[in-house]
Amino acid sequence: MSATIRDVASAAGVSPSTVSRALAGSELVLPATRERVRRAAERLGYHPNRAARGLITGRTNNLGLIVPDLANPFFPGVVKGVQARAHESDLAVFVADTDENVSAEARLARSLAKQVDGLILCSTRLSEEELRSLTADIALVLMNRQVPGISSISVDNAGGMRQAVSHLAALGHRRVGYVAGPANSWSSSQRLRGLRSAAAEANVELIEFGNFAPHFGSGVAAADLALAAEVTAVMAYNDVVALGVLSRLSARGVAVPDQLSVVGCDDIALSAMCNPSLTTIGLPQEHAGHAAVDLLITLFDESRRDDPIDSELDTHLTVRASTGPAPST
Amino acid sequence: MSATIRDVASAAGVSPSTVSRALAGSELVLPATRERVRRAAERLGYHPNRAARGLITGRTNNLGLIVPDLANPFFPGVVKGVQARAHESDLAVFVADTDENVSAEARLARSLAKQVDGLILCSTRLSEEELRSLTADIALVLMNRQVPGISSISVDNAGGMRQAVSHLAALGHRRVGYVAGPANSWSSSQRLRGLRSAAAEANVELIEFGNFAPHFGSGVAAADLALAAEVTAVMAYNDVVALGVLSRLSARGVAVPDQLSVVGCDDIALSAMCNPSLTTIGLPQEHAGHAAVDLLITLFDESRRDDPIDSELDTHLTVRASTGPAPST
DNA sequence: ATGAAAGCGCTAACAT
DNA sequence: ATGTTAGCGCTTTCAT
Repeated sequence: MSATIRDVASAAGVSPSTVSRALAGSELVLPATRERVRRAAERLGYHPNRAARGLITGRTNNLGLIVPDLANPFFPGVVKGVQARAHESDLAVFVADTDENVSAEARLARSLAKQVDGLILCSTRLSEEELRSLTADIALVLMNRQVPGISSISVDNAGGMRQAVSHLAALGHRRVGYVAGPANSWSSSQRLRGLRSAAAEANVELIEFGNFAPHFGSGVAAADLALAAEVTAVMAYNDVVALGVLSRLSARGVAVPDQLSVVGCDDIALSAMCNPSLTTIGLPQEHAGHAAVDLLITLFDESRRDDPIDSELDTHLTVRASTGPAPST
Repeated sequence: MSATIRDVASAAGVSPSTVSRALAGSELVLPATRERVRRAAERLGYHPNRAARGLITGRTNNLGLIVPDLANPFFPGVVKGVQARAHESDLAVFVADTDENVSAEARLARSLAKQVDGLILCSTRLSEEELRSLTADIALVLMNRQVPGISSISVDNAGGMRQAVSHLAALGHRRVGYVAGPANSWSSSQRLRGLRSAAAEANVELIEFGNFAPHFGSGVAAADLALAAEVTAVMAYNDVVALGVLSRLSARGVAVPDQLSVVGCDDIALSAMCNPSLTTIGLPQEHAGHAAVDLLITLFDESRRDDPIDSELDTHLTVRASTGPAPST
């Protein structure tokens, strides 16, 4: 149906190899010939069959992106970033959502690995073993996770936590609750570590709740715990959870931030849109996506895979309406 | 690097074609042989190269999904649905986000068309002409858009509008504002039509604002218009816009729903999470995704493409905290 | 500077 | 029931 390289060749009166060279911009072809070929290709609406090319070059020009849950607005942000950058490099992107299911993730990763040049795994929960076995087969970039020997893009979780704690401390909060994320999540444990040390330094008492799944309902449940624990501020593993906290507090008639301050993490677009708007630790979602693609592209050069790069992006606290001075008791 | 069919063939002591047949589950191969082949394949970790297979079968087992903006939570819902169903049928999904940009959409559609068996275009703004030229090349399913001759999945926009208007009328609202979506959007015009006829029937006066881009900021701006127009309820083109309305009303100290009721459309997860929660017309996002994949799969059978199917899904009003009785004047 | 030939990994006739 | 052959569309030696 679609025109093949041979059609173009005969239309231009040259051989298929010349067409291939001309279209690849090879110097070895006469400018006049190249132009003739280009025009023939144009006229026939010819576009090389990527699968056929991949068969011989060993490159698909596709990349895979696996995320835990597109329903958490953090991930669409990443997807947008990955995509935008990938398309610039003429790479198409397979996207897969694991529904937070580890075995689904393993299956998807294995199956995608066969049809892409590289894979970006977002907040993966796969075991280090599995990850290492994947790297043997394919270029791999981890996002929000670090594993020795595998390249990654992560964010400065600890720094973000530190900023949030300083903010709360400055507002006079001395007793702060934390709604922890999933126990087996790398970012969750990173955040917890950063938080503990920041709290200790700032002389803030930290009350931990959880672990919780990274869902709205978790925040709803955690809000009651926070209230019972008589903290003056609550930090949550992520914005979706923080939104749950906010919702429950409102339902229970607790004024935010007058009675209780709330801090989220991720800075999803929604944080600015809800009421009260949410103070949150901003992670550069799209930028992280860009960075992941850039990193992946360097890994296409197999020789560079031996020396993994772990790159860490900055986080910034964005203060909004959900935090205020600690209530005087 | 990866094992090929020949490796399996020699390991199992048969020819490549037998391996191909055995793995395809052909009846023409001795059960014993099949088992031997299966085990050899297993042992070598063999998985057929899909690109090579596609080259000969003419099927890629990939499908493409193009959405306007993943930052609008409606679309991730669709993506999840599409993906889930596609994976069941062993199809991988390319996802592309056009950033609401028509020329980007055309480019992406053309470029994806070459590496997939079918394309799902979500809320596309492409011209009918372009769409028809695409259908010539590839199986196409439209979502939230109907074009004669092309299969589509859409929702009962008019029915949803009718439910919302009845709801408001029952609450005593007689003067209702509508924040219209983009002028060139099919669903926007559908919703407007449905709304007008429902309002007329229910004897509700309709004040139209817009057109507006489907963004949060549009709602912010429209809220002021609604206030100036002295309506008692505002309906918005979609939830993201409605959230903007809510936000601005809160900033201006207008109580929802006591002074003004607000209704959105889409039922994105956020609608239930914000404060006050949003009454909205629910569209079945994931279900629509499933339906689109199912429809696309029937179109893989080329003979069925002559007789396009337009399937319409139901919508349901979900009443939440943002609507209440009309204030007595 | 260009063409001819080989081959990527696979499946589908066509043998046997 | 299995093997042999050819060829999908392309790139890449190797010739010339």
